[in-house]
Amino acid sequence: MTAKVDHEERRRQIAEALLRIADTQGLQAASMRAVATEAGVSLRLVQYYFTTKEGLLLDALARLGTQLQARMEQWIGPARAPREVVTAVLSCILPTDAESRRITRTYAAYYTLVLGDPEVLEKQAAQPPAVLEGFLAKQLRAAQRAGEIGPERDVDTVAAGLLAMVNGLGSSVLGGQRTGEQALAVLAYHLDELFGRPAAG
Amino acid sequence: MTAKVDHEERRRQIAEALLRIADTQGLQAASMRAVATEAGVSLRLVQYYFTTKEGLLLDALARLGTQLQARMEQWIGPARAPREVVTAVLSCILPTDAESRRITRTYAAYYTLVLGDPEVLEKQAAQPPAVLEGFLAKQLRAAQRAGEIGPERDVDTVAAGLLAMVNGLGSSVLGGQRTGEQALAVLAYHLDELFGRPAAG
DNA sequence: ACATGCATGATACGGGTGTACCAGGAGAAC
DNA sequence: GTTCTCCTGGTACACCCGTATCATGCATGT
Repeated sequence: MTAKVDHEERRRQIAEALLRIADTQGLQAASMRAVATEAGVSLRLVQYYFTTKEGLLLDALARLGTQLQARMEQWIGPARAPREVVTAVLSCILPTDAESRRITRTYAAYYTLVLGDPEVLEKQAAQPPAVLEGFLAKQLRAAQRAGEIGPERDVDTVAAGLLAMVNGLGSSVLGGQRTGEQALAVLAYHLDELFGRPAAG
Repeated sequence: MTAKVDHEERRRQIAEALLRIADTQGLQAASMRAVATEAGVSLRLVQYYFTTKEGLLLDALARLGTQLQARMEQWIGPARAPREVVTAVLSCILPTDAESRRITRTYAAYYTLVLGDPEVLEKQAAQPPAVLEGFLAKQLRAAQRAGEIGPERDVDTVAAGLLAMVNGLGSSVLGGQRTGEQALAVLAYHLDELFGRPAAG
């Protein structure tokens, strides 16, 4: 009937312009007009497809989450052994390459925004860490059953600690105190400590 | 000669108003006018004591750093044993009580700001983590010499990992995914893992 | 007593913000 | 061919921002 243009495609185009600005200049620079210019459309169009700015912000955040999830699945790839999966998941969060730097920076830009608004974005943003932590714990438990991890370890606490550490490492990389490779090395060290150091050296 | 009023005291009063707003509503809400109102002075006075907004931002950030350092020294207190010192330093960063929540939230508010400006604030803000990490590593090395930590551990990497983990745990507490007590428990678990579990318990 | 200079108040200016409004073009339905 | 709905452009409004300007106390040095 209608649909002279592809709505979803337009929304994607605009939302990704927002994410691009949030990445390079921070969210506070992502005004409606700036997004419109970046996307190559008129201000009116941004208003049309996302009535309000909050709507645009939320939609873009959801897309960012999807991108991160896609990246994680790609990094896991055909890895089956729990240690490989855990390593892949944690490594792909660290800002080591261009895409992960982009994703991490953009998430960081959203972070302070969420702290300001108490609960508006909370449902949308607070879930991923929790499910990710559960996923990690599940993998660690499997490794523990397989004897790769000592039975005395509390895998839930370990999972929480690892995820928090990777999060903190990412912040330090973004802050310029460390390179991505150094952060990766810190992570690898602690994984070795947990799973046992690989024989080959 | 001059000094009808105490300049430093006025500056402190205004800067702390800024920090209060940054804590409760985020830095983006800390306009010159809002700070003036919060401090109970006129907009002109804020301009007078801090010519530019950037000056105010930097001064307040420096004061925040001083506050954190004072808190750390207080938490360390008479503790002498390296394990006690390390535990105190790391615990007092976590947002567990009102003051640490305030400090952590405010630092988080500054964080995204620093990401936007590439190097303006970098000298002012990027130092504390590095020196803190060095201090932790020194304490860990002492513990290692005393036999409390296995000689195979790389204390520099461990220090980096611990600090990053505490940082990440703090973020998760601020994000509402965890309580301060839970974060503290995760930290305590990993310290036990490192130093060996205490006999009593 | 008077002039000097610090401290403060009120207000103006230019610009950027999110949102609202009005108008017009284009294709489908009848 | 007319009408109607979807889509798009231009622009205006009200507000808030950081900063600058003008004017005025008011205490002190001499």
